[in-house]
Amino acid sequence: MEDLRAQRRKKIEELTALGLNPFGGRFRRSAEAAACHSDYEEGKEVSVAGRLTALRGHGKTAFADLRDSSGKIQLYLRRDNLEGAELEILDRLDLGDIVGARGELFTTRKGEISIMVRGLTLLSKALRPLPEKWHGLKDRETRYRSRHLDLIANREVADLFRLRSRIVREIRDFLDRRGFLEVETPMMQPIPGGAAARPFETFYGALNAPMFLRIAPELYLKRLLVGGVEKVYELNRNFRNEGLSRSHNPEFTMLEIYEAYGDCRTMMELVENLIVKVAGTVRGTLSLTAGETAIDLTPPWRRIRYRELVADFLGIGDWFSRPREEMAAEASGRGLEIDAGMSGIEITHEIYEKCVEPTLIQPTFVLDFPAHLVPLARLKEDDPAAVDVFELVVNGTELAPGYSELNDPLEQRRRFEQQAGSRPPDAAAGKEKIDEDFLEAMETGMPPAGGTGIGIDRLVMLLTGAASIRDVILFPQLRPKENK
RNA sequence: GGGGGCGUAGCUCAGUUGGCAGAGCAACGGCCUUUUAAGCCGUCGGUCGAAGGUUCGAAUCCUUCCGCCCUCACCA
Repeated sequence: MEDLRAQRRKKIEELTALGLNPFGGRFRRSAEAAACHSDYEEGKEVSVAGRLTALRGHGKTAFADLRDSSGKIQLYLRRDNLEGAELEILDRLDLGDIVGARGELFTTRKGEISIMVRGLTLLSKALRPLPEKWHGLKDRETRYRSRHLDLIANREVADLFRLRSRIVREIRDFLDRRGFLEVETPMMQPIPGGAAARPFETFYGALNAPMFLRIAPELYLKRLLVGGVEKVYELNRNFRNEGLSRSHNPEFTMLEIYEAYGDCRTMMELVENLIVKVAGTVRGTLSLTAGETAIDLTPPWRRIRYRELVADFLGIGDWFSRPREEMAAEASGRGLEIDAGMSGIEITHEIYEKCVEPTLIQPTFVLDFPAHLVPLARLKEDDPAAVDVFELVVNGTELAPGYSELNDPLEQRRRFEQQAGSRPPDAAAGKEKIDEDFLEAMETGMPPAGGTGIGIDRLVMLLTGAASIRDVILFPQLRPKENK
């Protein structure tokens, strides 16, 4: 490795000694690689720039593959077409170097569109070698830690992140067209709220105050509802101080949407329309695959109440009126661990999460959750034991929850107090505090509203078929390495 | 944090029962004026993740540690 770098450093010194700059500046391109193919004209003069990814020498000539963001174009380098400085460069070219080339288009004997190079500039000399050209870069750790190499070596990675960008753009377009306002609210919060996750803690020196990276933008967005911003969304990062997994990264991208005078059902329609629109636009189809599984996003999606879903799954019609002991026995029989302190509802929910949810492959809205499970949502008027929320499940995992938001400040305060009382003792200062600023805003009057949140990384996984969240995040979190 | 798997050259990978660390690509030198993973001849390149132990002898067996992957737990 050090030898390879030393060799290339020597080439840099030699070029510099010849008065050539191995790290060139601005280069005027007249065409991208893809256009050389699509707008081919025999003899047309073009200038291209990009990275050398292959070099095939043939004595006094050489073929090189030059890659830019649009694709690949072959260069044909003949010594008798070049002179002086260019020959010095040619003699010291390495794979991975970034060069500019000028010449005319032609087609080789074997039928490949190429550039007969008459001008060659070195734009950036690579000191380190590229991953192997045929097998590419497979080692997952290197791919995640050195994403630049992954992007160079594995074409489909660049394609996936382009697709991610399009998905995000289509989401914004969809919401903007419907009159939603995109906003940015604090990432650094004195009291982390809006979710029940462990936050990252930090400290703001100038204010001499502890701060937290946000776990959700929810409370700030609701303050905007109070302020008269009736249709609002934020599409940005959340941070949660939790474990890593195939579907969890500590910083992840969340879309939260609120619509005044709407409710849970308004949001359900919005989410369905949004995902259908985005999938149709960026994938051109509503038929997706996740591994071996086929997923059909054609609307309308199934809607089923939580109680029905669980009872049907278990084949026990009056499940919810069975005694706790019987529920516990059923759960144990399914291999679940049941604590003595768990209520019937909690036991049921364990069954729901572990046994029922994984079977929901096609998009399904689960409605009317038991009130105990979702303390911050609004109760159903006709059924105070249930709460007016939905959860969208696709491919066995939660993709988006939705709520009829609570807008009663007194009830909100009671629930905060209840929640604060149940916090574990290790909660840092600030975490257990009640967000008085938020309550004050609510007391000014918050319109009834529907709210929803979509995990963008998981949506991208769904739409791209990626198996791990690390494959849809450019720089996923890994344990820092001591030295390299 | 628990369980399982993996870690060998810059990259992709072999390595038998514990017996001289290998191949292809990349790199370096040579030949070659239309190649396509160009070809041919030659050369260089290793803390076998780290440390310790067993052994005449360890990439290989044992222990501990580090990193990654899978999985469970945690997780609005």
